[in-house]
Amino acid sequence: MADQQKSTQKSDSPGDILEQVVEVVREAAEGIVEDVKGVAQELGIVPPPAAPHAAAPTESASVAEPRGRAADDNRYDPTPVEEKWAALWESDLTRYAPEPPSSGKPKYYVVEMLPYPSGALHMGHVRNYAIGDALARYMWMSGHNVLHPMGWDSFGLPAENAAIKHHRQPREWTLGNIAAMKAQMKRLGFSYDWSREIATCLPEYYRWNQWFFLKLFEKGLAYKKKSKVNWCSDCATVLANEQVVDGCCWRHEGTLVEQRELEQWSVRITDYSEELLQGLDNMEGWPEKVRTMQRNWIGRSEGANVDFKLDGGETKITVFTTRIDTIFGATSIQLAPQHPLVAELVGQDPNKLASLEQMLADQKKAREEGDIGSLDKKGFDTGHFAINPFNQERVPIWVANYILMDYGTGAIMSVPAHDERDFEFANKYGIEVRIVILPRREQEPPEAGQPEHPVLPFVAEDSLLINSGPFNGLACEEAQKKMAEYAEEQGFGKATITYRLKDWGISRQRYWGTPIPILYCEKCGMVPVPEDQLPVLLPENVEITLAGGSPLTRVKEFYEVPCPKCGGIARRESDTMDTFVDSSWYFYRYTSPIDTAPFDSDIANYWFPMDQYIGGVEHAILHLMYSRFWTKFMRDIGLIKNDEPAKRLFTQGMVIKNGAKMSKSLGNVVSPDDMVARYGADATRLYTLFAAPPDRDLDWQDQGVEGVYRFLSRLYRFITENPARMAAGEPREYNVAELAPDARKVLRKLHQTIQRITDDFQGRWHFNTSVAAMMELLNACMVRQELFSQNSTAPKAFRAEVQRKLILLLNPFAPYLAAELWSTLGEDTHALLRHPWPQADPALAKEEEVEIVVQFNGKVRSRLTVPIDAEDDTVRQAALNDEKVKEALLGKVIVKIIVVKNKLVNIVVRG
RNA sequence: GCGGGGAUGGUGAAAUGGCAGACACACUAGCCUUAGGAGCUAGCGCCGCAAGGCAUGGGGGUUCAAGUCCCCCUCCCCGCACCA
Repeated sequence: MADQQKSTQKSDSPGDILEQVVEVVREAAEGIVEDVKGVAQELGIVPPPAAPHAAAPTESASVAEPRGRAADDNRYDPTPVEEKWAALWESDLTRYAPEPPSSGKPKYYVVEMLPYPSGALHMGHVRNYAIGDALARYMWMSGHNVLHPMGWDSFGLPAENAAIKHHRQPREWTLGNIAAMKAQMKRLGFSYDWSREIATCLPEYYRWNQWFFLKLFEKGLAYKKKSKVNWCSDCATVLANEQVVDGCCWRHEGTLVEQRELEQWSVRITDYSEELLQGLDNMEGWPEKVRTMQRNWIGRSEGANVDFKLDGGETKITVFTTRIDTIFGATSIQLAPQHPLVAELVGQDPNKLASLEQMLADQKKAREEGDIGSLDKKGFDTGHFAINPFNQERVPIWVANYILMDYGTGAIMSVPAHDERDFEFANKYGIEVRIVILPRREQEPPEAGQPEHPVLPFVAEDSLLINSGPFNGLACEEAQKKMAEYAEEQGFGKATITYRLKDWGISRQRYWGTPIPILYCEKCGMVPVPEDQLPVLLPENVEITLAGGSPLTRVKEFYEVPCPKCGGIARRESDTMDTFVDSSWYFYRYTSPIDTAPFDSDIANYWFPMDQYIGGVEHAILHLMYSRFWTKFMRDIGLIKNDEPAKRLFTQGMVIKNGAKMSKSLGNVVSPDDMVARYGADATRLYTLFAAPPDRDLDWQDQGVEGVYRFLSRLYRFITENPARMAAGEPREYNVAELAPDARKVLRKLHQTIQRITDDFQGRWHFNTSVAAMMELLNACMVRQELFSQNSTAPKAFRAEVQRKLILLLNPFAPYLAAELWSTLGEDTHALLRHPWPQADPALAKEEEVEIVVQFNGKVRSRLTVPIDAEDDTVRQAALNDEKVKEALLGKVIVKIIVVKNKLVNIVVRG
């Protein structure tokens, strides 16, 4: 199945599909970037320079230069502060480690999809991790035992491209990139437990891919079969789909990519089709969109197989149909051009052979261009006939280009009266159209032989069968059941279910991947590598080239080895595994990266299923389907107990700029390093949360970062200029009733803010409004700055409480500034991570009075201020006594008055 | 064609059926400054001197009240697509 093949041939990973494409394009086009990066890495400059004043503007020319910090410049300079805390946290190795299950705290396992180590983080990563980090920190603060790990999806094509282009070993290139990106992540202050870090390209990880492969092989779930791959004759190798550009090889413009049949390893994911489909119904924590996409991808379709015998022979043609009830209207059989019977039926007829060739070429072209749906329907009559087993009628056998070999049986019965495509085809070639179902209300058959029907009942609701022999008068649904039963009784067919989902082709003819642990012995045939001989190490210092097939076949000491069974001559499987294998189970490994098993089952059972998985929607089908399959397989071999990997899935929107996804070619890339250098990690992260709700696309605006940076500066000033430090033993209690009205207002706003932010975390995750709420709170404090000054009459305990809680609210979003200000208040920053989340007190949050509007027929005419929760009658009277209202009432008749508590009065008037 | 998501000021966006535009950005004016690319103050949907009117892609409807609910339509983005 070519479409499936297309997809499964991808070498992409959940890390980032586009990134790899960008990498390919970038390298093909210039290679300059890599050169620079390479030089930088050779010089040992792994992390990007973090000095704010030295950062050179790149694409972001519209951003102001880093400003000089004159003596009177009281803006917050994040760099020294953030670097100070980053260094401190770096030395605190167990800072983000979870507690043992015996802590008794509810567990919370949150994972952001691991990146491909391309060399540098992009803003999409920053956004993804900012969301996950805010959530992890909130969960810590609300008393959970949090596991928050990170790793690297580090096998894959770009490393080989780098090897070819710059003569660097994939391993060295990859590990260098990991080091650089890890430094970026640390600079951004994400709360990862690095002691659990994994890199899929390391033997301690990929040996378990091999172990799983052996288990799959043992269970018959991994098998070898011929399947189609993209093949470039100039490169003499298989290409990934991303390497196919407009149907040609990306390195040989003008060389058409062929589809070649090769022996490929496949994984029987289809054994789980039904469970994968049905599981979706219960996954309420997953976006409906992702569930729908997976349902469509699995593509379950109920129908029946029916055998048509070749006229004058015993050969059978099995067709798949979902509408067996229309079989009396079948006026031809249509075969896919690739159908195995076609060669025999066509014989040596040169005209037919030519049509067939043309058809195959058209199909291939359309498929490559991705618009197979718009292909003109074409076909030819083979001159042979088949017998309809229901009525013994002879129907002609055609070959048609709209029949797909890889769906159903590659053969259909054509019912032009009740299928649009069949109708279009039949009309073009003058094939009979015979109506066999009619809506119940028009049981008047059209005149026999009538060539054209103005409106065909293609798929009619509530129809009955006609012209269908013994089945006449049955409703369609009933007929489908009865006719399938009849076919089964008579032995020429049966009800069946077809899935669009195909087995997962995992073979890659490439170097930088997990070697498949299989040997081919001259005597014993196919031999799995014994478990105790794992890992099959990927050889190093291999010359990478795309010419002449897999590089591994040229490494003698790898390729030619003795057979583990007989000691005779054997050669190794030279294919490596699809990188989607790596990412199908990595989140289990985080829970216990041990060296005696893929993971410790007891520990995995404590943490799984993941409470929250976060990543891009581009992985909705492949990665998320494969990892669901892997989970079910691991459950079936007794490794784990859960049926699904993640309770909740969140797919964040893309980061775009000027209406398009950031890309080098469009020149609209904003580098996280530049932003961190100019505004700090806190501001960069905060902006990704503030600019849009996390599920929507984020339109990057450089000036927007400036805005959140100003907020952080104001907050920094607010606290550092008048910190309300409580000395040890100083009472933290104060009497709310004695607060001045202004202080009372601040306290009210504080509790309203706590409520709003808590609601956002627990509900819809609109962190943009959480940040806005913090800004409002700070504004409310700053317009009453005298309350917080050194000679304020407000109780110090009150001031300290407001400042502390403001910082606690900030902590999930801007951890560096939170730590800095927390220490300014003399508090213990080590405890900040697990400091209890502030609780909103509804009584303190409640307003004392509200402004309500008075409407006339829904139009605002006046406003009045009344005590909160005032009785409707009181409010009605107050409204009617209002001068403006009295004036507006002149000459009008009141029809009725609606009072909405604490909101409005609507006076319905006439005249 | 099918499925999903969108459309609100100059911009990003707020809004349990109840004052549309919170919070920011940009802009304008002023203050402070040797300076301003810092900070502070004020203004800022559109029309209008004002009173007021008009405004949430377009058109209908329900309702005392609609960005929000219902029906029809347009456009944009993302999946899937000759699936029998």
